Amino acid sequence: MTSSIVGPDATPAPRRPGRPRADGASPTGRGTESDLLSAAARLFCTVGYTATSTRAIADAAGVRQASMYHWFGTKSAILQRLLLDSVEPSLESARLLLARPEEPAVRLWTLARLDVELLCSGDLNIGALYLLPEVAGDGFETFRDHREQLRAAYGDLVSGTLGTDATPDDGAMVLTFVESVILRRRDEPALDAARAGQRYADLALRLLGLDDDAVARAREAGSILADTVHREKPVARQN
Amino acid sequence: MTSSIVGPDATPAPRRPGRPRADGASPTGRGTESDLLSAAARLFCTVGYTATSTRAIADAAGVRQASMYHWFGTKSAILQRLLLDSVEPSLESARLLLARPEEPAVRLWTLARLDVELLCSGDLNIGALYLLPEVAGDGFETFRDHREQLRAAYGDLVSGTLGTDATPDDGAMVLTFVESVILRRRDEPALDAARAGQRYADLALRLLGLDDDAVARAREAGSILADTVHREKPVARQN
DNA sequence: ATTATCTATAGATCTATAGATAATGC
DNA sequence: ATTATCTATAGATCTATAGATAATGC
Repeated sequence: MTSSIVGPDATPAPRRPGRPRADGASPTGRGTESDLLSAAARLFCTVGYTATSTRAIADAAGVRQASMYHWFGTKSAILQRLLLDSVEPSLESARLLLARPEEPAVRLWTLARLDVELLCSGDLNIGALYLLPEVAGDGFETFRDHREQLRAAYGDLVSGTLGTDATPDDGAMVLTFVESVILRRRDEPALDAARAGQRYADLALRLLGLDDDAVARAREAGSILADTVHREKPVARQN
Repeated sequence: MTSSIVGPDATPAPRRPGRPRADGASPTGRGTESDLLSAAARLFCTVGYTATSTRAIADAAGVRQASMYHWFGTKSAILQRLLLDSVEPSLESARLLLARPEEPAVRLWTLARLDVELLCSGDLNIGALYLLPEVAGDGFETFRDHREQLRAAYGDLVSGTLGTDATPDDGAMVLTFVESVILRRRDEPALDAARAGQRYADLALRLLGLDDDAVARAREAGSILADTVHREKPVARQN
């Protein structure tokens, strides 16, 4: 059993019961905290943060408005949690890949593919949370810091790939390109995750000026590496 | 004089005076409607639409909250106006370019360059308005329709460039890439417009698989074409 | 006893409207 | 008379807190 290593949130501790919900128990059976996170994620992604009231979140989660505050101290705390849960898997992939011995181009291809797959997976365009203007404000410093670490990882791999030809902001350029799949998915909700992952990873290297042969070689080795990374990581939770 | 052709908004008709502002006349001298649009644009781009109150807009414009309603029927009407004013120049470039005789690759390069320059010009990241979740909702159908026309123009030029190799959503892919400069500019506010325009136009063609020679040729002819288009268009207003 | 929920509400907004007022134009 | 502003406010929110209540655990 590895669950004790993963942290207190990984296994939703068996909760003691309390007063029953007025509208009946959670249909999902995953508990109220999870119901609130799911409801908030869907609403924040579609109508936005400020435009989503705590009442709307609670209604969608099947509890009364005030019950939300048993689980989260503020509305902001919910978005903070969603943002961190969302960026964490990318950051973990990046850390694993930075420590690997493969060529930088191969690892960069792999990181781009894994990130795009994550951004395209699930029924929600969860990356849309990154685009909310409120995230630039107070309370989201930790998320912004983690995303900066992700940018730095892209920068390292780009530098390794291009050597002295790399400009200081090529890393940010590639990360922005990867994240542009969020915009793409907004217009095209049925985007296929695996397909998009391959395609964007290819295009990311092409953007950096690698020729088609070099891209093909990175794709070949990267496809294997992606599977390796998948196996080394604990499975991500779904909100 | 061409101003009568351009429409009622182009020359801000000399307005009759009314009761003076409590906090003194507009320091900009461009009139209250313009002051409101500028203030709203800045706030919507930074803190978001719902998070910006009508009071905040009015305060920033130097008038009382209720005075806003003399110029705009609703808060939504302000964002509608900003969105249309922002997409119109791109759409006009697209229409001009679709009617030109140059090679599709050259015209596509030019359209991408002009759009990126527009998105990078001015002191505001005005494209951030496109990313607001509220824009997907009611009241912004006209803007979404115009943006769809822009996407179709990209689609036409991409089809012309790639011929039968083009897939149906390559146009959307290129437009998304162009618009990703909005995300880039968010992290890097000092982005140089002319530089970014050239760079993104080059990269857009590279994304489509054109080799470096073909890109260089498109850039050469496109740079001239961009100047031609600039001369054929009336100068855009600044909010 | 502990927990998770509930009801009720305070206090602070927020959007939009009604109607008064202070300028200039005619 | 016309216009652009102002003051005042209605009515609808919205977030968060206080404190009651309905379950199970011990």
